[in-house]
Amino acid sequence: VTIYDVAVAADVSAATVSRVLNGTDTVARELVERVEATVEQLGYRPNHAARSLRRQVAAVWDVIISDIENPFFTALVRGIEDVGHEHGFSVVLCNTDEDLQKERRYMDVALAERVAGVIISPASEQETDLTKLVAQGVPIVAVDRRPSRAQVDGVMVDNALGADAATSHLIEQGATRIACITGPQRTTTAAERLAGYQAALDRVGLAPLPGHIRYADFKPEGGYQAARTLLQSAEPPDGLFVANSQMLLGVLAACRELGTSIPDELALVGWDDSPWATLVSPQLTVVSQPAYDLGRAAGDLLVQRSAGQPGPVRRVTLLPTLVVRESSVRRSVQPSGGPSATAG
Amino acid sequence: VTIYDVAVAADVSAATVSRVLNGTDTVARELVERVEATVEQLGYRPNHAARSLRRQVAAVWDVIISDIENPFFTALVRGIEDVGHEHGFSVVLCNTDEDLQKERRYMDVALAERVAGVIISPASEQETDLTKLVAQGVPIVAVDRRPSRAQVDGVMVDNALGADAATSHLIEQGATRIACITGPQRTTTAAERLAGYQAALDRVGLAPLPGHIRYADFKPEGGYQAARTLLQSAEPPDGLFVANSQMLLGVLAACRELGTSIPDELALVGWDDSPWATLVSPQLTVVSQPAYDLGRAAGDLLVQRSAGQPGPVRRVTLLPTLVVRESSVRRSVQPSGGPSATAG
DNA sequence: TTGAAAGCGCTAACAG
DNA sequence: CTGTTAGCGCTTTCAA
Repeated sequence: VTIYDVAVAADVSAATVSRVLNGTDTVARELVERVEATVEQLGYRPNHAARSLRRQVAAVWDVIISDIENPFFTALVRGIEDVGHEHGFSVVLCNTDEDLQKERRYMDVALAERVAGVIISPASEQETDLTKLVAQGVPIVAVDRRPSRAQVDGVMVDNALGADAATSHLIEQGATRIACITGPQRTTTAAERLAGYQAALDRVGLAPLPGHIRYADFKPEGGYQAARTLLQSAEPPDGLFVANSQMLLGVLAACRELGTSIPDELALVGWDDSPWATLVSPQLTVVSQPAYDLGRAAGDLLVQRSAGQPGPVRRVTLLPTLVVRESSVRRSVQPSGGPSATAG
Repeated sequence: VTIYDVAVAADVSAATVSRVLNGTDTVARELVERVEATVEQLGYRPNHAARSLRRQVAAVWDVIISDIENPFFTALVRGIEDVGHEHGFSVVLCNTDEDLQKERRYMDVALAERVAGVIISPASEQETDLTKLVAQGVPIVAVDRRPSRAQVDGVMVDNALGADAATSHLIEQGATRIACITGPQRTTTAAERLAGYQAALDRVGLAPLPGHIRYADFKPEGGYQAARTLLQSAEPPDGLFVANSQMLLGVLAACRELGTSIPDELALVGWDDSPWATLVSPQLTVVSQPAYDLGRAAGDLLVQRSAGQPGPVRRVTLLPTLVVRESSVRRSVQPSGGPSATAG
């Protein structure tokens, strides 16, 4: 059933049906009603392929993220989806696994599909190249991570602030040898969280010990390896800030294996809250990000750009929150130097 | 840059370019090379909208699931995506939140988009109506849950087997008042897991106490409420099988609140393994599902149907595994297997 | 305000 | 084996 079937049945032209459907132009009230009734009656659904071909743009947003298994990103995507659906866009999820080549391929697909917009969390600040997309006039919003090679709208969290709060909190708890496990250097989130950590140490005249800053891969295995190395070094930390929730999984596994007692032997602050953060013992202190709202904000920006709204590049920043629980709070004021019993 | 630009530059017809691009028909080796070189040089990308319009079908699969926040489904989707991408399909994720109306809307969209196939985990065995899709000849694969109103290909897990293994294990551990928290009655997974639980009890002449079977909503809050009710009843269970990982989160929260000691006071088996299952204390005994492989299997079926392969309705069944850890093992009783044993 | 007609980019039927 | 041609369903000039 095509637009012509509707036109014939309603005794108008296809052009008129199109106008009614799109709310463009003015159509006599009577015809509007007739067309709408006919559409309803015939169960007519516009053919999106034909529409996209004619309009030269598909009612689709591509969302390019690096890790679909990270609950932060799924919450983010839900925020984007909710806004997108409210405005008639389909949302296509593209998962890159932090792989620059996959990311490039998805950007090519976005180009071929003539999508109405792209929301991307770049796999790399320097290497992710948005210029082709920009050149084609595709509206783009960066989310979570900043790209450096193109000026585009963005929605970010104040990572430095969150990391600073986390680290300051560890300092207040009496930790003096505070380590940091951050993500790949090529991402802005890893860099900014590291910077916040360093700023907090600087402020009180502390400095990281050699080897106490570790760059891992934002994945559990990376966190696991980094934690093992740290804990088995000559000068193990008594405080640890882990800048990503996936890596935190690995860190906790390592602590369990090595019998490191938290928080007495190692005060711990993670990143991103999880439903199970209160189910482990000790309950986890984390920096919580407003993931869903981040997604909604990105969607809002993209809606405006898709509608052709011009104007300078905009950047929205949301604030993270430190949620203090047990993993960072010393039960006694004295830092424990002695050996510990098995982890509990 | 269109197919005609390529044709002109390569000094052939657009039809020949199309043939080379699609690998259909035979084209002289020389022309193939010339066309491919030109495509490369011009950076030509086929317009998918035009292709979809012409072919009357988009190279897209819709995946309709009920809970994107459940890691089981994200793993499942990754399996589907991997297969889909290998065969040139985009995968669009549609999240219904167990809402039949949303589900119906997504099915309408799938129809309007003329997608090449749909993979669905029906929100309801009875009410989810696939007949419109079937009537239009859209290839469909049901995954995880069975629909009753249409005969379509499907990939499922043997839920009864997994639930039976879980329950039998609880019985072996000496539990005699074993309760079950399952999902909405309208889903086949909830029904089958309940049936497996009952079969295991029957076999040894046990029966659930009144109120010891609870239907919740596959969400944390539902698990929380159900667990509170059970634990505060006159005859609290000494064993509990929770048929979904989201609900397990709520159950664990309730146990923590009420000070229920696991496994001594309550032996516990959950459903679906998680990265944090070994990080909580006690470590969780669960029935583990091959989520990623389930997705791949569904993708494989859909590839064949998309290619027009006829034949009878097929159903693939994969087996779950009981992973025995601490939450179910009475400290006074020896576990019957190793740290992990296969169900059945 | 409405209709007629052209054309978006591609593929497939049909000639040659 | 290759080219010509028509048309997928829709929107949008341009005329009336």
